[in-house]
Amino acid sequence: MARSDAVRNREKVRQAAETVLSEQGLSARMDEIARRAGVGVGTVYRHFATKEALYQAIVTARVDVLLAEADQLRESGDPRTAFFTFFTRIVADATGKKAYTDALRTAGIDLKSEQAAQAARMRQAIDDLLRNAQQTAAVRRDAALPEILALLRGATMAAETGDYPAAVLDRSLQLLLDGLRPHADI
Amino acid sequence: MARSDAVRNREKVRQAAETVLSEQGLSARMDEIARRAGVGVGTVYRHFATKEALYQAIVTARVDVLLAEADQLRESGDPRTAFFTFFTRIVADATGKKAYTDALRTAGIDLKSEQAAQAARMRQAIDDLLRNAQQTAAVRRDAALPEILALLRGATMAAETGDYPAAVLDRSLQLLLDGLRPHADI
Amino acid sequence: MARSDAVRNREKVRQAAETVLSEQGLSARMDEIARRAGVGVGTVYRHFATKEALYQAIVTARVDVLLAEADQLRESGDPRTAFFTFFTRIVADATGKKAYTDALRTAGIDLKSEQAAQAARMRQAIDDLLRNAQQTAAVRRDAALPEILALLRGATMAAETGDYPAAVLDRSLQLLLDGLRPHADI
Amino acid sequence: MARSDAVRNREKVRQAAETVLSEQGLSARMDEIARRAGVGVGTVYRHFATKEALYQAIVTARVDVLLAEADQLRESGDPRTAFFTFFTRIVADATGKKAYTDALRTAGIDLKSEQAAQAARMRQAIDDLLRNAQQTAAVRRDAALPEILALLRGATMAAETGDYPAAVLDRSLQLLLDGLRPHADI
DNA sequence: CATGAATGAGAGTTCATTCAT
DNA sequence: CATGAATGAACTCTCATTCAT
Repeated sequence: MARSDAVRNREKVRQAAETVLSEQGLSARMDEIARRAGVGVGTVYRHFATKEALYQAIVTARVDVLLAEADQLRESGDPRTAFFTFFTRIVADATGKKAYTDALRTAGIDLKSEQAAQAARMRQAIDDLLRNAQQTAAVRRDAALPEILALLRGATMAAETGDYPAAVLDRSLQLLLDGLRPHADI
Repeated sequence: MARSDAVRNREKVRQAAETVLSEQGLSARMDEIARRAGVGVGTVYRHFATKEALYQAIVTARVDVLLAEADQLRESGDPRTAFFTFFTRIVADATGKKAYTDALRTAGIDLKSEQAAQAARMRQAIDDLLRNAQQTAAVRRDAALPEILALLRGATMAAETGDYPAAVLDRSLQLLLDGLRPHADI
Repeated sequence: MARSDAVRNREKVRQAAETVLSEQGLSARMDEIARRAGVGVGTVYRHFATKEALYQAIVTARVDVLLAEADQLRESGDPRTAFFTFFTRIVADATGKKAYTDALRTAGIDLKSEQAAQAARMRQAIDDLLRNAQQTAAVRRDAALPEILALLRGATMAAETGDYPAAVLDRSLQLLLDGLRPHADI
Repeated sequence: MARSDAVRNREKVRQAAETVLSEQGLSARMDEIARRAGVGVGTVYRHFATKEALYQAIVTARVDVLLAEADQLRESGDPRTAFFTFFTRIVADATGKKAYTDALRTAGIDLKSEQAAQAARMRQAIDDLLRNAQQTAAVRRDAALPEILALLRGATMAAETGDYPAAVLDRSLQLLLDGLRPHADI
């Protein structure tokens, strides 16, 4: 079988895994992923050594997309919009998708070494957007990266649960982001 | 009658389960819980019919403690302090404890019917504290209960991960709560 | 506690066990038997060393009753009535009672040595009734004890299943017994 | 594709299960069945979803064989031989095989719905043979299907016990069947 | 390189039996 | 002697991973 077939299979598996993990979380079975990809389990294992590796691959792919978006936003001009949009974008991306949180953990700690670089880039991207936003007074200057990451993680995890209607999630995120803007108490 | 022994063992099991679940989350094995409690698995099952029941018992006990604290806080006079302290208290209680989030879910949805009453009480307690705080202008009047619960859930989940140093969690919570206060943009 | 209490307890346990085993068969739990007897499991074990022993005690008691009936029937005069009534009596006694079959096995093989004597008496009782019935030409002379016991066992087991309405069991037993009478083909 | 292997293994499992269930009855352990088949437990479960399903598969297969024999016998000409041979055949098939009775229960009650059709066919087969035999005066006309089934069940259960030598079983069955023939009392 | 059957180490749960109270 | 809590081996079933075809 030609090389291109293998590449195609890898992609089929990745997509199936993304769907299944989104729906069922980490407890999804490998058989189910294979079934949805239309291949045998063996093929899944050919492309991804373990369930963990498959999962990491998905997260990596997702973070790559997010990183690209961060780049675009950073270059789009308005630092305020860039920061808030990215924050919102990440949360929206996770909404209702189980087992996706780790995309953010990736930006934090506990990652496999191969992904250290990507994690650093994510941290850097958020840091850049944050600093730009702070320099234009769009975000409180006393908010440092670590706490912003923690808030982002929490927002993402709440969104993942699937327990909250979109409107509620929106309002809660609005409150959160609004609170990050510089303000004077009334 | 070995009643006192039984009570003691039940408590040993409960504590062991609390510890183990805190450390390992819901995937913790019943054998491990029994081992830590210094009893046989059968004893664990004598006191708690299923793994789920054991878990629910722990969550229920914890939420009861929190509810008592909510009562005290509400009667302690200052609505501002009461609200922010309770929010902080819940998050602090969850910090580093895996599988604890569901205490909050309890206040949301998806609970077993026996715990419906407790869940309702939790919602009510938070609602009371929120309304009081809003009436004294300690919290934005446009923040409704559902979004507050979502924010609380997120903060709790982030705390549970164990991925963030206490200082970072503190600062992130500070930012979040500060943002809930009424304010004018600068 | 006085001796009489112990005796009373033993009897309570025996009766509870008889009921429970009749209803649920050998898979009945010891806890359930104790509960129905109104005692603790420990008490059940004080009187009967194992579940098997308890079961054997019940069977033994039942067979004793049946043996007494066999005596009465043998002395009641009519050999024909005696044989058919006893056969019917045994089957009726087992109807719908799970795990009772072994009363008959007792008359066959595989019994614990303590019950060998009782088993022998049962065989003897049936043999006596059979011979008497054969001597008065109430039963075919070519039917020997072993095959009669096998037929009795089968009839009893079918009755125990609880799968057949009383009327059906009656008719089947009627056919069986009728077939045991001396007859000429038509 | 290891299809042929799978088929072979399924058959190995089925045979091992048949053997083990014959020897030990329904209480046989799945581990033991796997061991005898020379496969892992997982393989047993791959082919048969539950212990119950495995058991049902065996019974179903056996009843299918019996049904085929019933067909042959019905078409073989002599109604008398057909009926008595089939009755004998069923009992012989069960002799010494624990947990086989349910093949007959299948013809009665309490069956899983998927086997309703097979059960009905078994009833029908026996009914056909019975009616044919009755029309040629080989069997008493007052013996209806339900009681015949009850007698068959009892004979089968007695045979299953393994408590009776073949000669005894033979004679008991001879007595039973002989009694089913039309006759005049002497 | 793909397949999916096979593996087997657990995981939760049950229950006859023991023994501290 | 009675109690019932404790025990832990057994049992069924699951699923990530391996490997023969």
